Amino acid sequence: MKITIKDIAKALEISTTTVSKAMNDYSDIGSETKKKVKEYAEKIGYEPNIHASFLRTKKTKLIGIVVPNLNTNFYSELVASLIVRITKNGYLPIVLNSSESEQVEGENLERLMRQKVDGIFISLTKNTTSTDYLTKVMSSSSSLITFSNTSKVITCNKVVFNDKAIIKRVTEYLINKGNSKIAFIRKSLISQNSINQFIGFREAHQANELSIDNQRIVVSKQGTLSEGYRIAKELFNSGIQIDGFISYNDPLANGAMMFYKENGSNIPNDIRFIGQENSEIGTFFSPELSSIKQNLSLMAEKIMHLFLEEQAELKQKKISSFKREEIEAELIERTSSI
Amino acid sequence: MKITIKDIAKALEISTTTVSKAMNDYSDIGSETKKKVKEYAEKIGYEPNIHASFLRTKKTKLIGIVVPNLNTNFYSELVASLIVRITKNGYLPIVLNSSESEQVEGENLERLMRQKVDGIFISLTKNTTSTDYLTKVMSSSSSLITFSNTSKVITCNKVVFNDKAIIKRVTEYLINKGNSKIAFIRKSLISQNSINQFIGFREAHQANELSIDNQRIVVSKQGTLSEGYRIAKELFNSGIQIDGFISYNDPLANGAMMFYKENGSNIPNDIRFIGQENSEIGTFFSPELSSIKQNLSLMAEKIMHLFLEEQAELKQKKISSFKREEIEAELIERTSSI
DNA sequence: ATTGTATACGAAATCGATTTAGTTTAGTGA
DNA sequence: TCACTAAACTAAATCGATTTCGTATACAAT
Repeated sequence: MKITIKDIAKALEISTTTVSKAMNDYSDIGSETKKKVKEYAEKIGYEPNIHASFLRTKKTKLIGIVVPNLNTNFYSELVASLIVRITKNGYLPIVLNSSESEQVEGENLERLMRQKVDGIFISLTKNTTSTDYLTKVMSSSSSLITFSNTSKVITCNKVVFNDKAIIKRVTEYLINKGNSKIAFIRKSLISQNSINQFIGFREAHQANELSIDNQRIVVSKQGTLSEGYRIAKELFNSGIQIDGFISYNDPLANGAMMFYKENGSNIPNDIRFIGQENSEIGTFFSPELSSIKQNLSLMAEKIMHLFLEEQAELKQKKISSFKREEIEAELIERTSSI
Repeated sequence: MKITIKDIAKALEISTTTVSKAMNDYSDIGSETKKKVKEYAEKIGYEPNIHASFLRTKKTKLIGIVVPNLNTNFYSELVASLIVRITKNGYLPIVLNSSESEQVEGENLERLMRQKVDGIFISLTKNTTSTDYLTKVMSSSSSLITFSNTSKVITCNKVVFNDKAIIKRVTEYLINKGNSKIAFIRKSLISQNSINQFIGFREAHQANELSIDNQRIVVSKQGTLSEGYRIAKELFNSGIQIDGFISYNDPLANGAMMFYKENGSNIPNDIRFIGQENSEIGTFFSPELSSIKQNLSLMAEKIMHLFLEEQAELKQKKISSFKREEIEAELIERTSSI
């Protein structure tokens, strides 16, 4: 049924050693032999058994992806983008979802290490505080790349968006338009991602000698349209005035915008809104929502590149240093903030 | 560094055979020995090497998931649901995305067979016509389960929604409200999923002695808000009147509804709208969108159950017959169709 | 003729488990 | 006492590759 190097060896009357070496382009095999072996292998449809190879090479050609919440546009698109790159390079992705639970995240990492994947690409949950599992991965045979939401504490490969810089820029953009009472809806108080964004928000205020009113800083777990609406309503009912609104995704901004519209606010003159993730829904409400657009495809590209680089260095037994790549996000300006 | 059965054997002064058998609960190992082995294995953190086991058992504990488009709420949620079940049962999911391309789908199946996954769960793209790859999987060692969008031609395990019945029911629901000019937006002309829905649509008309105007049947690839809007606009500009609207997802219905609202239609009195997938966005427009809700979690449950059942039967060398599970979808009635 | 050196290949060990086919020991029944 | 059986264990083969170490051949240099 299944074809092994033995079959090729027998047919070509050479040893299995030669077959294996020929397939792997060893220098001590004649070029004619290599050609013969490869052609015959192709002809009978030989595929090396990855699990058998693993025993000697310790390579599984498997990559684990761990995301905090697969069921979001942001992560499902990012994962889809990663999958393309992973398969194109001859690897296969094991995709795991942490459902924003630090515990599940830990279990996922354990599973991937047990499977001896060659690499683990992980974006942390917004609740993750401990880096125990990550350091465990670091001392395992899988190479680790953290992306999107990573940890300040751990030293490892990182690919992130320029969260601080883009939020600082966007905040100053609003300030320059005369807005000084800007609401900021963040994902969590713990995640590095969110912390960096908030630092950008703060720095923009400091640079313009404005103070931040903590009542306008809201943490939202759900990040849905209805939660955006609810948050706006609560701000309004508490008498907390705002003239700007920045949130960590689009539905929140759209939900909030909807409330203020219903309440007779003139958008963007009374309040300017800026979301993130640049999703289709944002463009469909009126006015259209300005949004920070992250280049997910580029992030996937960088992650894969970093991984392949490290694999190549490992092969040459070079000690590879850890890198931190920052990807520029940009503001897509629409009528909600003009 | 890594711990093998040899380490346990040496420490406990028994053979590796005994260790292996003890770990796998063979009947010819004394219960005391089993206890000793398992306790010691636990203590030193022994994990069997899956790749080594594979050589003899031919089991990888890997399951491939192939979906037509991961970057949709429907599939990302379904996949997330599958991942939970797969990991809970000691398997690991390799997730691949076909991006609605039949060719990529074929490549994905090849990859999974090469990896010798224990099972493949696949939902076909809307363009898939050939079943060559599927039959190849059938004769491979991976057990195949098709779900959501499957093929009529191939005989294998299937888990689907009651597409025909629910669309028939929903169409009759509109007909009973007096609507006779119902637009129907389908995903494709080829996919079984869409064909079944259309049959339901047709049967509802036949049962009520109504004819279908093909001008009101539209195929939409994108399935986005803007496409729904565009479709409605085209229908309107072509002078094709409608008093009902059923689409294969919610954004299409919402987009269309938005156009008709702008054009002064009274919803639901003039036109009734029904979407599918019951997404949050639907509830947020006014009037709120009625939608067909599929129980994705239940589908994931059934798929996994079917797989485990087949694995158990394979172990006992029973010949397993193919099953077809149908999951009830339900209409969530909201103000867009009252 | 002898030594040296590429070049091309292969025997056997190895990776870490499982499984087959025994072997040993103790206990049972005639 | 002897044959027989059941229980508990193990040596060795095996899965399908890779890798180490060694050998044979041809040819050049001394």
